[in-house]
This record gives sequence, C-alpha cells and structure tokens, in this order.
Amino acid sequence: MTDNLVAEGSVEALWARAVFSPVPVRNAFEVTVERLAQGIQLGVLVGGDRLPPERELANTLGVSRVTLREAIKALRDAGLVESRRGRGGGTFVVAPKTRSPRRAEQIGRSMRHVLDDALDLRRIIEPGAAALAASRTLTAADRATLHRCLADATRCSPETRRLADSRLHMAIAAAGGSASVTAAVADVQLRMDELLRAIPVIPANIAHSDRQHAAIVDAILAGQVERARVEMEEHVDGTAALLRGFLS
Amino acid sequence: MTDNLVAEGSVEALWARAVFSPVPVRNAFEVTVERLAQGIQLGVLVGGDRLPPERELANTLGVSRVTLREAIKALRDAGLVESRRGRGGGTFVVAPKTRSPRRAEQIGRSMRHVLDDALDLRRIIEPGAAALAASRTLTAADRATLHRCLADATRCSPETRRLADSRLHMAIAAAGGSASVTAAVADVQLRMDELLRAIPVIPANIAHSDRQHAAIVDAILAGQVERARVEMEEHVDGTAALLRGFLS
DNA sequence: GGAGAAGGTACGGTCGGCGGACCTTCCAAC
DNA sequence: GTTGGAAGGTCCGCCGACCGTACCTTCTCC
Repeated sequence: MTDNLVAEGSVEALWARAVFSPVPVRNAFEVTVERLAQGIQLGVLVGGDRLPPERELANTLGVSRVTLREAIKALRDAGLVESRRGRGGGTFVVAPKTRSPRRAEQIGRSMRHVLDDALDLRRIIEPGAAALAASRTLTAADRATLHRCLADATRCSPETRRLADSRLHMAIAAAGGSASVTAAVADVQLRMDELLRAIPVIPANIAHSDRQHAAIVDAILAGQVERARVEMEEHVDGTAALLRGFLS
Repeated sequence: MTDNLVAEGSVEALWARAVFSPVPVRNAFEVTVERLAQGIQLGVLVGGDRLPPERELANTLGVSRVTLREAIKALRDAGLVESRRGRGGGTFVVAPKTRSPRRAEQIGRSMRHVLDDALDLRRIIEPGAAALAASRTLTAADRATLHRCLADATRCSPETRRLADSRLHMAIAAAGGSASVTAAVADVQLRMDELLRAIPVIPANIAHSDRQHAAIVDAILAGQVERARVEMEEHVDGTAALLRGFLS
C-alpha cells in the first residue's frame, strides 16, 4: 500500500495532480484585477465604457473600496483604464489602440503542453456552446446581438479584430443561455487570447475565418444544431492548426 | 450612454453578470478543505488511502501546517477521514459506508436554474471528453484503468455505486490526457454529485446505465470517436431526464 | 524499552483587507 | 459665478487569517 498515491499511468497522474498540487490561494486584489481585466480583454467592456462608481462597484464585487481602488490602479498602470475626477468623472475603459503583441514563440515553445491542453478543451467547449445556442429559441434581442457581433467581427480594423472575435465567440456562448458554458468559453478565450494576438494577420486567413463565422451564426440562427457544431469545430480546428504551425 | 452596463437581452445579462458579480474570494482553509473533499468525493482518494504526512502535504499544497490541520479537522468532523497518532499513524480516508442522502427535492426545486445550467455544461463536456479519449492512442495502463473502473462500476454494492460511477467518468476524462478537460469533468461531476446521490436506485436504470457505460468504454477503446461521443451523450441525457423527472 | 515517525498544541509576528471619515476635483444647475 | 453634489483620492485603526517555529504526546516497530 505504500506509495499508493504516486502516479504511474497517465490517468493516475492526472488524478493525483488534481488533488496534490498547490492550492490556488488568491487574494481579493488579484481576483478583482483579473475580473476587470478579463471583462476588457473579452470585449464585455469596450473602449469608452464607464465603470460604475467605486463605492457601488466595490459593493457589487463584494470587496472593500480600498481593494477595488488598488485593482483599478493596477489596470490604470497597465493602460487599460483611465480615471477622471470630479462630477461626471469615473473610470473609463481605454480603447485598445495598440496592445503590445509580445513574443509568442517563446511562450508557445516553452509552454507547448499548456497550449495543447487549452486547445483540447476549446475543441470541446466551443463547438458544444455553438450547438447549445442553435438548440435554443433565441429572443429577437439575442438574434440581433449575434448579427451585430458578426458584423463587427467582419468589418473592423485589424487592431480591433481580436477583440471583435472574442465578442462574437462570447455572444455565441451566451446565446446558449447557460452561465457555466459562457464562463467556460470565456476561460478558453482568455487562455488563448495572448497567443492569438501574436499570430500574423494574413488576409486569406481572415477571409476564411469570416466565412466560418458567418456559417456558424447562420447555423445557430437557423436552429441547425449539428451544423453549428461542425462549423464551429472546423473553425476551431483551423485556428488550432494556425497556432500550432506558427508556434512549431 | 447611461446605463450602458445594465443588461437588457439575455446575452448582455450573462456578460454583465460575468464581470459585475461578487468575486469569489476564498481563503486557504476553504480551498484546502474543498481540494481534499473533492478528491474523496470523486473517488480519486478511496477508503483506506492514507494521506501524506501533514508536514509533507502542507508543503505540497503550499499552505501552512496549521491551515492544513484545520482543513483535516473539518473533514474529520464531516466523517470523511480519520486520524491515528503515533508511528505508522496518519490521516486515512474513511470508506463511505452511508453518506446522508439529504433532501434533494428542496435543493432541486429552489435551484432549478442551477441544475439546468450544470446539465447544459455537462452535456457538452462529458461527450466531448469521451470523444477526446477515443481519439487518443491509449497506453496499456490506461486501457487497464478504464477496464477496471468499468468493472468496478458494474459490480459494486448500491452504496458505493455513486463513487464508482464518478471514478469511471473521471477515468474517461483523464484518458483524454488533458488536465483542463479532466478538471472540467471533475467540476460537473461535483456539481451534480449531491443530486445524483438523491436519485432513488432503480434496478432497471442501473442496468441501462451499465450497458451505456460499457458501450462508451468500448467505443473509446476501439477508437471510435463519434460513437464515443454519441454514447456518452445518450448516457448523459438519460441521467438528465432522470434528474429532471425526479426533481420536477 | 527506546528510537523515531507521526499527529496535537501553543505563541508571536506579519500582512492583507475592511470600515469609515475626510479631502480634492470638477461639472452643472441655479 | 457661485454653490451643491457626485465622483475620485487619501489616511488611519482594527481585525483576522495565515505563517514559522518550537515543543508535547502518542504509538509502533525494532
């Protein structure tokens, strides 16, 4: 019975690691920064949006105003938001003029297994989310939102393309009506956001991606469950191939 | 631009809630308890298993020994583990003789949307995980693990059935080789564990479930990706129908 | 019957986070 | 143009969680 906790096969290895690995203890400051940063990164908060007043937002998020202010300061230092004082002031989301693209080859190479892991999850979550959305009877507002996000993702400048893409994928996920599924899609989007930003923008790829986006939304609006899944699967596979190729 | 953050459509509602909801600030104690409890609940740690010595485990988990001891005390109070002193002592996982089944109708009725939400996610994750596993070339050890878990889930007493079921689903997820996917499956399993325990045990359902389990594992071992997905989908749908019917 | 490996206990220090009061800025209505 | 109010900016004291460390107690195995 000795060492019954030591992993041998890969299945056992994953199990053991799931229990016997450092617990992610994150303080209120970190979580708050992450929340807001993710909202901006995913396009839930867009340039020009004003955050609620500090006192109110602190209450909403369940943290003290001091902590929230520290978080906002961190975002301000990162150039994601800016604050104005006085009446009519507030904290505003900065439009992402030029985010630093970063060196992604290093990231990709050193953390290749992390990438593969994220891609595996994405290939499950996103097609599933698309199929779920297609299975729903959408409200007119939701259909409009999907149309708008699709249009935004198609006709937008190269700089804002990544953001519009995120918004579209998030809109598809949210159209499914499940908070958990939406959160899962947000998770995979965030994990790959950095890498996707680093991919060189090739017109042919963009056009192809646009066509796939249109096909996905079309399938969802038509209520074609399986087609929505397949189209999204192809789209995700295409992106994955691009990433793997670019980072290999 | 006023109230541009207030949700109108359901898509916008989900987006807003994703950012403007209380941040889950969890201290080391809570996370540690959860970790170990989940390990036991999912069957990663089975009755009789001995946890590593406190000093070592504290180091592994990245928390102080005091905190770890508080967590262990909580688990002991909950009857999940027991500790023995002296040389050769340690903390041991208690075999789940009879866990209290609880009143699930109340839970189910008051949190119906939570259930639906979890089921939506599960219907995406678990079939996806099965398909992923089927797409892999499994090692002999992993194939053996799957066989063993399937056998355990089929031939087991009614009390331990829930645990063996969890183990099987986790094994299938882990066979995919992706830590993220495994974690996602663990998540959905945990969310429904309580409810699934509350379902009355009907022999016909068990037999049906066993057949489905066998079919899923068979498809995975045969490398039949689509069949693995479909079989798991049917299995999950069956469980969902059972839950919804029982809790309606 | 002792050595040693384990759990059990106690103490003081550090630091993150909170509540609340207060100051400063600046728009807008009067 | 003055003033009120709504916002961000600052400060301080308190509490509790968490940690490191040392030490005690129990029990098994040699």
